[in-house]
Amino acid sequence: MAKASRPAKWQRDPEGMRLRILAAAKREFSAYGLAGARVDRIAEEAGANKRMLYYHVGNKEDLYLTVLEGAYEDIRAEERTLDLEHLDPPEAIERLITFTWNYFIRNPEFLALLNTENLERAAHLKRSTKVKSMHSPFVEMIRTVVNRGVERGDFQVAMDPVQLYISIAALCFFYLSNSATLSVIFGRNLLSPEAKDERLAHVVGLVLAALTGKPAAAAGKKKSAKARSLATTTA
Amino acid sequence: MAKASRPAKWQRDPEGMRLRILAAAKREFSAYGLAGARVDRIAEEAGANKRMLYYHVGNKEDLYLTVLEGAYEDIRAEERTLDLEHLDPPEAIERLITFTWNYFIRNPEFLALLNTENLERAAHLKRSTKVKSMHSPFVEMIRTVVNRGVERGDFQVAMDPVQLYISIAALCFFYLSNSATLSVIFGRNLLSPEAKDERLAHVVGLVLAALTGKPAAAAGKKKSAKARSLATTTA
DNA sequence: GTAGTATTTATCCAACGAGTTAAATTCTCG
DNA sequence: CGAGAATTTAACTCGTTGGATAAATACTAC
Repeated sequence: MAKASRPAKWQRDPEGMRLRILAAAKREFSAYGLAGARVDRIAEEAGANKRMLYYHVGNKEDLYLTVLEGAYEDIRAEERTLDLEHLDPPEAIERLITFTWNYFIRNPEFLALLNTENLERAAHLKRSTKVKSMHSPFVEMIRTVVNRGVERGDFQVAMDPVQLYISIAALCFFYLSNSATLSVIFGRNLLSPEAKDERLAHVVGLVLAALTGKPAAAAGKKKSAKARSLATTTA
Repeated sequence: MAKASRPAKWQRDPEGMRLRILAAAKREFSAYGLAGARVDRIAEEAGANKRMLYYHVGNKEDLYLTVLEGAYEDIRAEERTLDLEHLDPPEAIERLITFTWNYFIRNPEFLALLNTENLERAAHLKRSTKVKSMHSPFVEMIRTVVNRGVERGDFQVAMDPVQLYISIAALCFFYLSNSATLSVIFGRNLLSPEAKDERLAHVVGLVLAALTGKPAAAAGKKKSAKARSLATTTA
């Protein structure tokens, strides 16, 4: 691939180089974990020399932490574009779930990175001042949405926003992150488009039913192609 | 601490040796993942020579798969001791959730192993005929419980048992498996006894509210010491 | 252009880590 | 007891891997 033009042996591009290194590192770390990742492979994937990693980013651990911080930055950035305050509480929750679901689908590396970091007992994250200062806007969003929902009579109870946030993430994350083993256990492909649609509908139904007390679509009625076509638009 | 008696240099114990090796391997793989695990460390932890691993189990991958299969065997065995059919549907669901939650708390290695295997895209699990034949009894249990709940009017809708099973696992698994990173993000210890009690109450409340349509304890009222004291008893 | 700096390449290496070899020790059974 | 099998030990192999060194090449300012 590389740049086709110019007879010159190569061209300088510090910024591009750095970005390609981080992109390659992200792929590598999410595919193999921290211990399984290979510095040489990252260099090759980035179309760079191994020395460049150390020059532009640092050693393997620096590389890893930078990737991890970037992943959190990315999701936080997208989260901020979602303003749920304007919507009816039930719709806001549905939108939140759909966003979370689709974000995880669009960013499987994020799931893998989180799993890897949890295997490390968040040792690196704890040292990152950067990540600790990036608060998710969702907790406060959820708090106001839930409170409004209770006031308006949409919701039965004022669920703790942190618990709700974790639960929504859990219902999406676990299914997608563990789809490989679950697919073996249940003997069916949980990542087929139909299976994914069914899962999203189930999650939305489950959470909304718990909040509103009304059956909603908890049984898992097919939302068919609608949710899928929205996948790219959300965010 | 090894055997204190006998001046003899050592003593033979093939069965014990194999078990110690597998126990050490389980700790090692769940602590470091497949790539991060060190064969030498497993040997040392098992109070054995490295050669013994190859003699009694096989190479690193064999070791890993054996551990993984054992982990599935263990949980399936405990699952079978739980008969939910005799209970009222809502109680059966609560019991199922409490069991799942406590099993994950008592077996953090299981969570780590599953994460590791999913990072491997279930490559090893797919090759295991043993695991594929170990069906969880829960899916059928849930199906009958849910159906009975609907007939009796306890539940609003006949939720798909597989989705419900996955959701219950998700709500417990994600919280515990990701507690390290989540604790950093939220700036509080999610593994404190109070936090754990609160979480279990939330999960029970959420699922039962969705099924029954009644508020239950969805808001997360403290079950205090009761659930905790039951932790060892369950299963 | 040229001196100085930033960026990139080409090698090297010491440590590590999975797996092997061969010998030693203990057990079993006639 | 003694031969043969099972189990355990110690030492070694050999490819891999993170990281380092030093030289080369491109860019910038003058």
